[in-house]
Amino acid sequence: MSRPVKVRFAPSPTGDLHVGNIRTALFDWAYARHTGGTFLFRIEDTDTTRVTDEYIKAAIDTLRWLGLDWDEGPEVGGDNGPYLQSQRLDIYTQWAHTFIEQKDAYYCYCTPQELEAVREAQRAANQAPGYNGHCRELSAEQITEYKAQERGAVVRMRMPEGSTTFDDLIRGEMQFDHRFVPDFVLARADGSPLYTLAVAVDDVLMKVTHILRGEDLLSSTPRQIRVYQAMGLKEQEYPVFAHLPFVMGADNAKLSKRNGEVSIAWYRDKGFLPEAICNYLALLGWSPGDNRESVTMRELCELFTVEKVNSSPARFDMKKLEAINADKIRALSIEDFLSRVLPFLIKAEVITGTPDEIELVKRALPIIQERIIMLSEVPAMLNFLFVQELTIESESLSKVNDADAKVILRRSLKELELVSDWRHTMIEAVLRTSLIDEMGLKPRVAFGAVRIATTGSTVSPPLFESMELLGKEASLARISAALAL
RNA sequence: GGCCCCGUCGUCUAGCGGCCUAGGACUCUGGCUUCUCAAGUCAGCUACGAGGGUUCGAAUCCCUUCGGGGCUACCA
Repeated sequence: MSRPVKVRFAPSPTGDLHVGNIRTALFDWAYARHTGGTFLFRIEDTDTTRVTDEYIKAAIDTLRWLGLDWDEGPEVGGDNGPYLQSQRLDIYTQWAHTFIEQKDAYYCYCTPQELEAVREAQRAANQAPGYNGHCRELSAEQITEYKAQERGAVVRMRMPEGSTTFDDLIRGEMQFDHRFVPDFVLARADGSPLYTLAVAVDDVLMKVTHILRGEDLLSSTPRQIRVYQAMGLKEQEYPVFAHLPFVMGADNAKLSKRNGEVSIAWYRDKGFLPEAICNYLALLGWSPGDNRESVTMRELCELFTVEKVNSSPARFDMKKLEAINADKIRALSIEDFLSRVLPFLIKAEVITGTPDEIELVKRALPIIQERIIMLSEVPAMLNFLFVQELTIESESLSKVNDADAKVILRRSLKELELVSDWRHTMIEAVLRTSLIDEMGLKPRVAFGAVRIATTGSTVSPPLFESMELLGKEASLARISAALAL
């Protein structure tokens, strides 16, 4: 097996790419990069009723955003294109014909109703459900009769007796008895190809060597191998399979809207960093082996091997994703942090994006960097720096307009007016001396009142730094305003 | 129902016959620190699904059982 590695990620974009898809894409990508092979991206849009252009576009965007760059595929091209199956229909049709000619496949005239009736009977008789081979050996007369009845004909693959054995990189040797792999449909009555045909043909034609995909496809593997055989491949030319375990939702089964969001777009909007998502997902079903939890994309490429992928399913844990995201945010340089956070501030209309605003945001970032889990929290946290009229949150109102608070604020105002060098160290020194040392107040109480007056909330970034950023004029004005309540 | 996959703390995992009185991370609980919130730091809770074997010795190997999941389409 010295052929160069080529791994493919081939989603069927029937919606936004979700967590499970991305975990697969990440492993595909990491394996390709680890081996120095090729990463191929293909769109499986043979189900025209469910796949839309929008979803295809979204899939491409998502992969790009995550940094999972592909060597062959949509937009980048390659020698084995096109990479949208909807543009390869002729190829599949040709192969379907070839299979018919070779007698590997045959036309099946059974109607959906008839097939359903058969399945029903099988269920009732407690038999393995599946096509009964009705049209396997039709006589010329029968065919003419069916045609006369204007029945449609699907192309069905003939499964020979025996079994299919292959070596799954994650699960070991797999064997499927053909008694439980019925003849399957390759092309619809209208001639359009089905997944079973298109995947196999494309993997062969695109020279894919390794197929890492969800374990839901495990039992369809014998069918794919059957197509390889019909295409004339030798066993050593088959791609190698590795079926990845599922990513499941918090409680029960598969990940769904109910237990944690599935759409990667949602995580992006929430302000999860792509590298955090990848880091977290990498740990779902795979482990670097040592105790490290923080993995960069580069390290992932270096360390990732399929053999180390677990065979058991993993539950998606939002809390851990959040913890990793918070870590990654803390590790960001201020410049990087700034560029990532600006879109959130502008979208939330906290700022419009003027150079002055950006400069102030940049100065404020260090004091909020370790206080957020997601970028989407930033607008609410920095809003107080940019509003003209500060509104004090209702729950905190009572704490600034009572008599004790007034005393604190009056004193603070008086002392702060004298501060000429408006830096947080000076502000703190002045306030500490007057409120804590001289008035004997508890820091919590004294600074609490000032905090509410200047930031509008009992929870804020560090007080003195916040006041420095706000500026002397605005700070004093806000204290005065609170006094007037 | 049939076929197939899977089973270590609440969660993700390390473990691949003795190094395991089972390690790490997240979560949770309590303490310290502290201008709020965080961060940091210390401590604690909690696991080999069950039952049989094999072996001097089993989380690690085998069998059974129970539990979870997938497939069973003219979806992918």
